[in-house]
Amino acid sequence: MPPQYDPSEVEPRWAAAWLERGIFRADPASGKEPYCIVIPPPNVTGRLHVGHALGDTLQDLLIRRARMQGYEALWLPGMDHAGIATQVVVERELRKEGIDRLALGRDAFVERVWAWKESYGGQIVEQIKRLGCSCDWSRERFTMDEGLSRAVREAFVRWYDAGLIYRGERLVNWCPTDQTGLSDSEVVHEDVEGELVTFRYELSDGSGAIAVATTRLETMLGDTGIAVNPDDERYRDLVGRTVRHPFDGRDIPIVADALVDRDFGTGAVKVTPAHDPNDFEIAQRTGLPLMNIFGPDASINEVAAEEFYGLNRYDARSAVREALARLDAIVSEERPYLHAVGHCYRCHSEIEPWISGLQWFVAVDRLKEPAREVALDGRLTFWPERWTKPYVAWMENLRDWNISRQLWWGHRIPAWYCPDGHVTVAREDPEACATCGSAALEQDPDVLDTWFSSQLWPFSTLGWPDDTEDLRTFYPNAVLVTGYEILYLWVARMVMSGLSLVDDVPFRHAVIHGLVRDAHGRKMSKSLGNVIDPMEMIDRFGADALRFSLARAATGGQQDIPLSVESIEGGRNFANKIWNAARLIFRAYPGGTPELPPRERWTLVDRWLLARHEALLAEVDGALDRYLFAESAQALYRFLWSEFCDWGLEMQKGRLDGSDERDGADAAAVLAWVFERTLRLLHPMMPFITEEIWQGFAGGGGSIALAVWPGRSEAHADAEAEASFAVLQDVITAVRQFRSRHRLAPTARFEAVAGVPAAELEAVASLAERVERLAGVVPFSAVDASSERAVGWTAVSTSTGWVSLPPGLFDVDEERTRLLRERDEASAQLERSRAKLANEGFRAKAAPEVVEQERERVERATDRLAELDAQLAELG
RNA sequence: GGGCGCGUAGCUCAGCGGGAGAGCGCUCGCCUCACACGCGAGAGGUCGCAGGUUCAAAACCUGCCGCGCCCACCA
Repeated sequence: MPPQYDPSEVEPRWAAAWLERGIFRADPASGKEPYCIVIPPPNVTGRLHVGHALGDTLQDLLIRRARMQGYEALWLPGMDHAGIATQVVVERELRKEGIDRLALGRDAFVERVWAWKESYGGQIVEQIKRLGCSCDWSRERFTMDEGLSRAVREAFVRWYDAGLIYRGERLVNWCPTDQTGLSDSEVVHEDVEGELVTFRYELSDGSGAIAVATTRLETMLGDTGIAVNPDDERYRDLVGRTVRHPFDGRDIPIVADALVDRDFGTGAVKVTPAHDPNDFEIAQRTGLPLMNIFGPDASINEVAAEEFYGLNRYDARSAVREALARLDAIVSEERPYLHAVGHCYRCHSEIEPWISGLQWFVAVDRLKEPAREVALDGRLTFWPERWTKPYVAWMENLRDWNISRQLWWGHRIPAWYCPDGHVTVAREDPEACATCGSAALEQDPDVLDTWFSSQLWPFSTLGWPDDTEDLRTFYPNAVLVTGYEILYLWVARMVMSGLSLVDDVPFRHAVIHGLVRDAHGRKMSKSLGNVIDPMEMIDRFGADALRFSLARAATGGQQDIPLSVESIEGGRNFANKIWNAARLIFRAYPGGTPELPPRERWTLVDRWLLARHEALLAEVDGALDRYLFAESAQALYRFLWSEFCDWGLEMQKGRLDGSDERDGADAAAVLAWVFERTLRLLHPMMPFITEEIWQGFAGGGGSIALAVWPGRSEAHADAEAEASFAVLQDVITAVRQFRSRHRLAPTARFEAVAGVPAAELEAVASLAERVERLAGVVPFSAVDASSERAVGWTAVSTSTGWVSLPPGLFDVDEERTRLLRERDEASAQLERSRAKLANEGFRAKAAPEVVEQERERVERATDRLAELDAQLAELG
């Protein structure tokens, strides 16, 4: 074993070996309790970014642990066809070849997308493997594959038959750049600096005017009404009359509607039913006509007044303002006026509320209530719990969901139309119209929103709608791990569809993690230059290092997760530390499955190691059961580095090198036993290095991935050993501090006598050789702390006694100054504790053990004060 | 307009009723026979501010101040 761990040699080897051996293949017939996670399918166009790396690390951690715990663990991988994203990528490719999508035609285009998918798509799969993820690749799925396409049709038809899917001409969120409708969740609202313009409409009969305010002046070209609040006295007389449109001379009516806020602006609002959701509603109630003045690219069409034809929305806005100014119709302009504007989640264009012909919708009324309930009655729980509330609130306010997209890449809507306008919705492509039998059918040109197929993911991947063994075994999934950014887009919809179509929650626990940000909490972006590429990090530091640093950063408390190259470097250092601990152990340990020596041969160090390891087990399990990844990482790090290596290995070394062969073998066996079990605990987080080292403990092959998760053993808890060990640590640390304080060379050797509690004398004496070595004191001896100290020597305190050192080693004045400072601290402590005990309320109301603790403090502080006085006297 | 989260060491964060912790950074000393990707020792914090509850508050309550995020049809 070389002194430096080389992940680039180890990791690819194991990644390949695991797959070759097929050890992550799940067997629904095993009879074991199932534990299933389906991966949030990355886009087929995607490459692994740190967000994936985080989510995949956490999932792998859970699935590997479950597998070791004896569950039939299935981590089902796959990819999403990602409608718009993929279509855009392929369109760009075509454009490079000078080919236009429309000229190519639909079928040829879709073929090209498939071809692209086969050759370039799915790079991310290889990257996920490189991360060490223990997915069952034999079950890999794609949202557009045959089975999932069948699931999509089944879901569509069932919901259609149940009246949960309908077609209607509604206002949709239209992206003029991507030229498709979007669901509400795909619209990102952002505050934009606009202006609020108030202008006048003249009454048709010339008897006056009414003023209205708007941030979207150009839409006045499509105004078909003015609305006022029915209770607004100011305008009561105007309701029913008309105003004249200044540009095309139309007369448009003034109507009353309760939606209008009397206190906003002038209390009168222009109504553009075809381009504003509120106005659309008002028009529905009051019978105002729709007037669509935009084309699909949001430029003014010929429906509007002639002088504005062809202008884009923004130019039209200025043009209308100028035209109104010329008519002297502008009352006021307020700017900048901050207001929220919807943007496309993909291309960031401003969304246009637009009537784009007939669109398909999911009626959510009957879906959302069950989905809300399961979060309240505990059938579905969120981790951390605080996500429950936003989820429930979102469900309550959910509105019908537009599922048709005007794209070519995706699941085509399974609806066909005959020349008479009958609609046939079917699982299989129909030969004839279901209503009139006409064979002249045309399929709806639109495709489904990709979230429509991904909402089925937790069960469609398991074989639904067939009643497969996988589905029966692995549904509901145990847990879903994903980022909060798709809580509504994806998580909420899976719950609705799972409950509706499979009659159960899709997963029992939803673990919601934050966004990975840079070291200072800023979003990673190309323009900031702070993007961390996980593949580069794997190349430089290893996948284990990346995984560990991600897990350690994934705290439950804060919303987002800061990541720095330095922290990944820290993960690498940790791996190296573990590697070297293994090197040391295997110098003394012959290999094979470790077995503890009989209890009567356990030394103090053995007992301490076993007790500390026992505590670690409880910590790791306690943390992981609550999805506190950072806490478990921290516990493992602290144990391995600060306890096992710093003290366990150092204290055990004497026995390993000692003359007693059997004792040496015992020491090695205990180290090996504890280390091997710790490797198992660490394996889900750092699979590669633990596997590589663990081979030394495996009697002939096998994989740590299939080893048993360590169980608790109360027999190893040992408070007595921990107390004795603490005395030793204190003695050694006291001498080290003394040495450092007085700048004594690390190589300088001097005598030392430790005063320890009588009960610990034997324990300390048994490890005198180690104290000599670790503290650099020769010879070292221990006496009862109440013993007289050698005249002329001086002492330093430990928490349970003292260490006495020969004269002439150090600067007396400096030591005195230090002692005086410590004396001040001790007496202040004594004062505080005494005051507390003097407080009647404290003695009466505080818990008895707390009072007792305070009494002990007084005792200790008193002793310490006496000890310090003695030491000061010794100094002279 | 509603909601959520966060202000603790120089930085990033744990702690969430009984005497403040970690990693990184910093200082000092060490190539000590597993590891310099390391070892040993340190410095550094009126726990955002103000009230309140309590014998006891970094933690619980209220109000401010400051940051971040989500939701929302005031044109």
